[in-house]
Amino acid sequence: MQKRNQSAMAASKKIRLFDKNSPLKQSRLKSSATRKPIPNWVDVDDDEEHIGRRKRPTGVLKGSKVNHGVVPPPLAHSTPPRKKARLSNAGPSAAIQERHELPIAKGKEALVREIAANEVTVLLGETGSGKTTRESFFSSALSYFCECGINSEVPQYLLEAGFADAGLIGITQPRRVAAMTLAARVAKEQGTTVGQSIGYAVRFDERAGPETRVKYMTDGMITRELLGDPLLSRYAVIIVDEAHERTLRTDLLLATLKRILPERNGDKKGKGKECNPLKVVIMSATLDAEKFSRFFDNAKILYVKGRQHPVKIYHTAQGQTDYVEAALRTFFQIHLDQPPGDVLIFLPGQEDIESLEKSITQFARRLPIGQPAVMVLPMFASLQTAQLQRVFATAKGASVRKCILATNIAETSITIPGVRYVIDTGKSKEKRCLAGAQGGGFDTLFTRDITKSNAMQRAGRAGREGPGFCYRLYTEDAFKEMTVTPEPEILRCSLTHSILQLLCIGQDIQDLDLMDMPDVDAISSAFRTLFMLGALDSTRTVTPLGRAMVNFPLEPPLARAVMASKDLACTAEVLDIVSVLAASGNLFLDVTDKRVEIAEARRKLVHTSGDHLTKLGVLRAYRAVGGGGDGAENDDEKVGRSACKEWVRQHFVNERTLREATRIRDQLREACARADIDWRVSCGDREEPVLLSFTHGLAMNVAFIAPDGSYKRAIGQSAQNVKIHPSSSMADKKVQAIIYDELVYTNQIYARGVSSIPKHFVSIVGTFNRREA
DNA sequence: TGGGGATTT
Repeated sequence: MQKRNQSAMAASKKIRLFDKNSPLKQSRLKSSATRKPIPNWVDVDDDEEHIGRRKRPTGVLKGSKVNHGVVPPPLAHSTPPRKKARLSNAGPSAAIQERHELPIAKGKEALVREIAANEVTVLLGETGSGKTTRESFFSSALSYFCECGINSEVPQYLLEAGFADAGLIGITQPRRVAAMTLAARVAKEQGTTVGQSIGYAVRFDERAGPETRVKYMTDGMITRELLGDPLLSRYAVIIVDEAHERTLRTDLLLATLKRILPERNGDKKGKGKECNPLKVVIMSATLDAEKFSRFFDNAKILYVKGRQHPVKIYHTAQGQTDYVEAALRTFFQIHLDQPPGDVLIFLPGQEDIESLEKSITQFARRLPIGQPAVMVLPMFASLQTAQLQRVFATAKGASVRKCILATNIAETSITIPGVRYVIDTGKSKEKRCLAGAQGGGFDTLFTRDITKSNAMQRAGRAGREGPGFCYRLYTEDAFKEMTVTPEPEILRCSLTHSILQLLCIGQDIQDLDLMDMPDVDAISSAFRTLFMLGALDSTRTVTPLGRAMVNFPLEPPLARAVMASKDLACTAEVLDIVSVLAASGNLFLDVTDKRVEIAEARRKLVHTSGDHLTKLGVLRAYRAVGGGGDGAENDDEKVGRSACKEWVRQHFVNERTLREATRIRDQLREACARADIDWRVSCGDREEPVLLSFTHGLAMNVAFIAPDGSYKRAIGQSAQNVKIHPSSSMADKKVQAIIYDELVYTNQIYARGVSSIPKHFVSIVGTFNRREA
């Protein structure tokens, strides 16, 4: 990491923008000589080359058992670009008028007919542009799904065709924002408000009533519904959107749908069919559509023509050793040579973003007079909300070019207006759970090459408002060698929660027909963890404790800590800590520039026993200044809010995490009430009960100090060395024993979220958990 | 001395 930083710094010193010998200058010279828009790039927008041999998916593909149907394509670009009025106050009639102009509208009848005729239908989005290359295929399709309304139109066609008479039309999404936004859009187009005939259900927010016919929901919500309704009998149609993303929950949903279809519709011999029939529609944006089709017994694939502004893609002629330096050079080439339009640069992580931010700002100061100014905007998930919002603000004056430096948060979750140029470093970070068969694996977080699908998605971000350009900092050969799609999440993440959930509905994961089956080690590691937590007995049967745990929207270790807090009379404290741990973001902000100030501010917040009680202290201090109140907001609300803002600013704490933690805590309190656990019970200032509760939950995450001062894991690979992560309040501290939230391998194996525990806790917990199991 | 991104009755 440090090496990469140094080389970037060295590189930025080397470049002299207007020096004759600078790489930039050289490439500018080449530029005018070859009359290519940007030098050092290979033009792969090879219309002539690809157009002839591009397979048009009409009729049945040779050598494939898959049925292919075609929705009649609309005339490409036959309709004017959609106005943004959709999100403004235009009335329902205006919205309906626009719907008829959508390309997909022309295929409506065929679409409805095919879905009616088939149990399972796969919808594959595709570009409508005649100039399509194979590469632009993906981005077009993905973009089309988001922008051109397939996921708002199809449910409406089915509603209008009477599919909802027999039950709900459910549409699942991987992200909550998408579920809410789409529901709002469809409600408006139907001339109603969300919560009537059109509704949604996401965590913390459900707007669906008895009249709801079309329900947008996160895939996690429908997974939860399965626990109470194993046949999903309320639904007549389930549309699985963004199936290509292959999230853990989407994969589990697909396997479940495959299992319940015969029960809902009868098998081929006419048996079964105990309730109303079920239709399944899979929406995917990659060529993997064929894989979905094969999975569902060669289901029919419908290709839906889309529309996307063309994105011209360039690759570098040579591979780049330093992608930060390459991004720097490319940005200024665009800035100096190309017409207005904002630039979006994809980088793997915060470190690279901050380093590039510095270099660009430094060089931008030395631009000649008359050049548009540069506004550099970093963007990654742990940024404060205010800083994230700067990205959406329109730049003051026309002579400013925004340069957004983003992680893959900008790939799917957030769309930035005004982007015309994309620079793609071809790298991203990926977390992967490495399971040890004996239990206690660890996560790795490393920078790796992206996949073709990611590359297309990134490129597509340049063509959302008009024709765009994408500069890839890798060669065309490197692109061709990339994997097609990211590895399904189910092969990369911990399975403890899913396995417990499945067992609670009487399903063994190994009997489930999954599109991709996880490794045996990953499965046995999860079983072992569940056994150590007391959620399963030695015959792999769910214990009463396990059944109680699954009712909490928490990973099993945290649910176990909550259960332990009941007996140890410290539920108030444990619930507060667990809610912070379950929140997605980091509690502490870290700005590299302000390291000294941050260390100073943090010293006051640290608890001597470690990170768990430190988090409790932060949450309670925040609440003391008026944050995350118990819903009893009063006249002082405004005063309280500004006091909160000031407090989090002074202490470098992420308020977004604290707000999310508060919502989670409220939800956990409800779950406690149902489980007959009194969440008000507090242990006051005593820390032992809290730490012992967490030792129950983190029984597989224990390490002891060795004579040489290093920590060694209590289980798993014998004598495996563990270092305390530098961000922990326990870093460099020597205590007898520690528990930790997770192990992450970067340069070495780090324990994160660490607390000191008395050594004898381990034996108490070991015998206790096993007795429960 | 180091933190890709989602998500849960």
